[in-house]
Amino acid sequence: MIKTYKSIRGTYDFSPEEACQFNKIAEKARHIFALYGYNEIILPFLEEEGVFVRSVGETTDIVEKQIFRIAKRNDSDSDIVLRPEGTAQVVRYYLEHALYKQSDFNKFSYIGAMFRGERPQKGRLRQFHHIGAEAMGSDSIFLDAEMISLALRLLDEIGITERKLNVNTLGCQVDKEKFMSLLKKDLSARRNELCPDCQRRLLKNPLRILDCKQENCKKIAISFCLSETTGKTYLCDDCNNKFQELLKLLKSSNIDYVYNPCLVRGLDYYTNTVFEITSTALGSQDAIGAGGRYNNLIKNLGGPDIPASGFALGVERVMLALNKSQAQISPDVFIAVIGENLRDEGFKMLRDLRSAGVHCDMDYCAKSLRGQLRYAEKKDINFVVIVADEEYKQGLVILKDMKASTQDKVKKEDLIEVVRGAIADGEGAA
RNA sequence: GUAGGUGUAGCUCAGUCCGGAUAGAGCCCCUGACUGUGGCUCAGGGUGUCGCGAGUUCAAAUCUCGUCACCUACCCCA
Repeated sequence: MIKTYKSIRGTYDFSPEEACQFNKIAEKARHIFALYGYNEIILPFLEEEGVFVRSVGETTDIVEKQIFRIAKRNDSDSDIVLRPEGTAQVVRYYLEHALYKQSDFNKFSYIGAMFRGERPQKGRLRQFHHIGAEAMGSDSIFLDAEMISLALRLLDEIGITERKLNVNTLGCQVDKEKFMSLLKKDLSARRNELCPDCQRRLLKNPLRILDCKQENCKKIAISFCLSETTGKTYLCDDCNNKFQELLKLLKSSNIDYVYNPCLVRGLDYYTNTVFEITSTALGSQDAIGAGGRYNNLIKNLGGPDIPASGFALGVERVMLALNKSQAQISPDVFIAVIGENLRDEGFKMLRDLRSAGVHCDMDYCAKSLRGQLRYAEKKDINFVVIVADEEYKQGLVILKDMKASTQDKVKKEDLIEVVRGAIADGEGAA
């Protein structure tokens, strides 16, 4: 028995229709990125492990459990991994080429596959795609507002209207640490009321307690957040003022947002503004896009102290939320041939029509005329050129309009012009 | 890593509880009726490791155990 193969767990095959949808999303994203001044870069799938350990955070699951490592070719090789996310990699690129020396402000966008060894479920794959943007060199709230409005604009353009925007601020590094220690102190006292997962988080990553899904933990988290944020006990004046200004700016830009004091991000590098866009069309993996400010990341990866902000959309999640089946792309013209002896004439016509830019195809399976017409019908092809012996002797072919159920005899040499005219008429009518 | 659910034709599924002879349906696809014309109709067209492996039994898709895969949720995150 010969072994048969299946796709690797957590990978996904895009069908022609899905690939078409994917490409349309990418095309729209590129258009909007250009409009907003973000230049696309294409970076490798492979990256040195340290890039992510020192940015995303050693204790995050992404680094601790989900990294795909590539086998070393020899002992002197560094630890190579498949990239689990884009931001840290873009920063590596930015630093390696010392782009801050050429310009004090840089904007980049990227579209590409990311890899995480998670357990697959709805909206969660091991190989998936991010569409992202990063901007380095500004601490302005106008940049944060641009990031948020850019992410929303992309979703608008793609056609996702059912969505919710959550925003919050973690404060600068000092504030964030202060907040975490307050959180730790407060919740340690109520440790027994927390779920086992949260008891673990308390030691490892206390911020994550704030978005636990257990009802009881949620209540505790909310009451803590409200008391801390209303009292502003952790946020310094500068961070607080900036965040209030950002909210005002969002409001004046007519962006609907929900201020969610419990919103945190799982990656260590985030500071200050964080945001997340969710869709109810998904399952429990409902974030279709997220991002925020990462003012310490560039410094932590060995660069100068430069502030930055960014976000990413999950393409597969966006496609799930869109839930729109994409029509197949069908040719405009099909060439049906009666009898094998005219097949090479049909093939020549096919070539000439294609040279003239007409989207067309023919039968490769020696089907009967009936079979060929059935095929054209199934593929939703509007025009069929029938090459038949009797007419061909007189220098004619039959052009059949499948929608109108009419047909005319056309001179061979006029075929291209007539076909073009017919297609143009069809498009005009539609 | 944890929990629950599901694995039967290319697809969607019935049959499993309560074991019984060649394992079914719909969809899709192909052929023909129509020797040169699609859609409608009708008639044909299936060698399916019943996920895999053991066990129980005269007999297993059906019962037991193991195992693998997928789905959903936890977790994590886009």
